[in-house]
Amino acid sequence: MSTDDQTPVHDAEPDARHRLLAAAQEVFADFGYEGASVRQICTRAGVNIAGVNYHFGDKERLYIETVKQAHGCMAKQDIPELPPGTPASVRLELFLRAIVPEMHAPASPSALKLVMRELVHPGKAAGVVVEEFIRPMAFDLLAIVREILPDASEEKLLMTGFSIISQCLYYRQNRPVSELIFGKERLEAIDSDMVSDHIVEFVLRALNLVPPTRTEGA
Amino acid sequence: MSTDDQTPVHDAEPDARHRLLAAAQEVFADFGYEGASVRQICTRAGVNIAGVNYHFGDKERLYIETVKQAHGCMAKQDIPELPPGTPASVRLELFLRAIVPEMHAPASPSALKLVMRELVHPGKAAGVVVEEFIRPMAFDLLAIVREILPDASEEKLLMTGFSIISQCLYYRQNRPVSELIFGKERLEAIDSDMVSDHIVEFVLRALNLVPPTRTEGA
DNA sequence: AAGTGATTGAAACGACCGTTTGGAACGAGT
DNA sequence: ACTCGTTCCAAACGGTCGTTTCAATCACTT
Repeated sequence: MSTDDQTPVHDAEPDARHRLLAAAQEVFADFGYEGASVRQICTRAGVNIAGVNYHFGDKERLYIETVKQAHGCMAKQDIPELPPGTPASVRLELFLRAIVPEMHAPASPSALKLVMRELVHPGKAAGVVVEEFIRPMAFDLLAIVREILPDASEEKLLMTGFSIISQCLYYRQNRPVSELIFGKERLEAIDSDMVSDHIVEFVLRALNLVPPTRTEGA
Repeated sequence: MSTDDQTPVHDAEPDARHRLLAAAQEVFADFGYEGASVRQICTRAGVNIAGVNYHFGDKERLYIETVKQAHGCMAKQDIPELPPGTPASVRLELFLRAIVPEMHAPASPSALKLVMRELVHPGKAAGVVVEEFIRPMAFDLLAIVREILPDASEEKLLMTGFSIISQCLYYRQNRPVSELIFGKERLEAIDSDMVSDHIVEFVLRALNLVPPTRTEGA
């Protein structure tokens, strides 16, 4: 831990600890905590079984560290700074255009898959992820909505936020069943930009905000 | 994690097979296929371990039968028949007012939980559920949307359907994380009717259909 | 009462699970 | 040379898993 600086790393053979985390991220994302076995993770990482005990203690702490690393590497992309007078509708659009592509075509699919799994069925690692990653984003969105609907009740604000964020989450959480219903090729015809444009338009219209003169027919 | 509460199903005393299905529905819904053990299911059902082999063959076929029964008992509630000339906006509102309460306060929570689990991470039983239950509902919704947006492209129709159904699914799929973010009591202040009203208004406005309720400009 | 097929019971099976052990290999400091 | 701390490995540990066995029991016909 003390001399972790600037030592040239061999790209082909990273630290066994990092290989374990990378393998665990994929296996936990694909099979869940119960469905994944430490032998499977160690085999994929090319590490002996005892390595998980040595580096992490046990399976549960390996899982927690894996989720933390996944959510940490995902929180990198953020919404750019905005001048203080920016209207709420613009901030909402930028919020959506930052979130939707990350949901539709994430930089690290297994990381997002793992974090989503943990959030839908919260376990020991959910608290940290919510505290550091989800809750700030949720209150950012609520602040924007509150500015758009200044007279709305607390419940109305929450439901409006849910209506907005749910459309973004859908493409991550329900892609498998969507492919089962409509087929893979019809889903792949929908790319990230189309989804962003659609959700921005859908949400801004629902909030009685004029979309940025992009409507073709009317 | 000691979750070995061995409370038998205190209904009357139905068939051992039905007790197994009922217990399996709860256990599979709570812990997933991998996390559930046949011993846990048999203990809760008050049935000997060998019963699952005798009545179903193995764990996997018990799981499939459980999912089938869960989705079958859920498909009961349906959208009422409508006269052929009913406008699409009315059919959309009725669709939403049928779906949303079942998501928000389902008749059998464990059945819905189990089916949702299987749909988010499709396994051997997902195909049947999609074929018999989800796909017809999806095409019903798409038909309504196509009538509202007759000139929209195939992709636009799909995305619009996703925007609508995602708001309904949110309250089932993301309730745990919502409670982690905002607290249980703030979520419980939102009842099923409020959610239905909100989603109907949000969706109809997004589709440029005037909602039947007045806006809060009072 | 005897027989018969369906159902249940207690116990055990082999396989895999997460975890642990004791020591081998390696490098750095004295 | 030696020690010492770190990292890795092969093997095995106890436990739980899903599954199976086989005898006991029940319901019902003859």
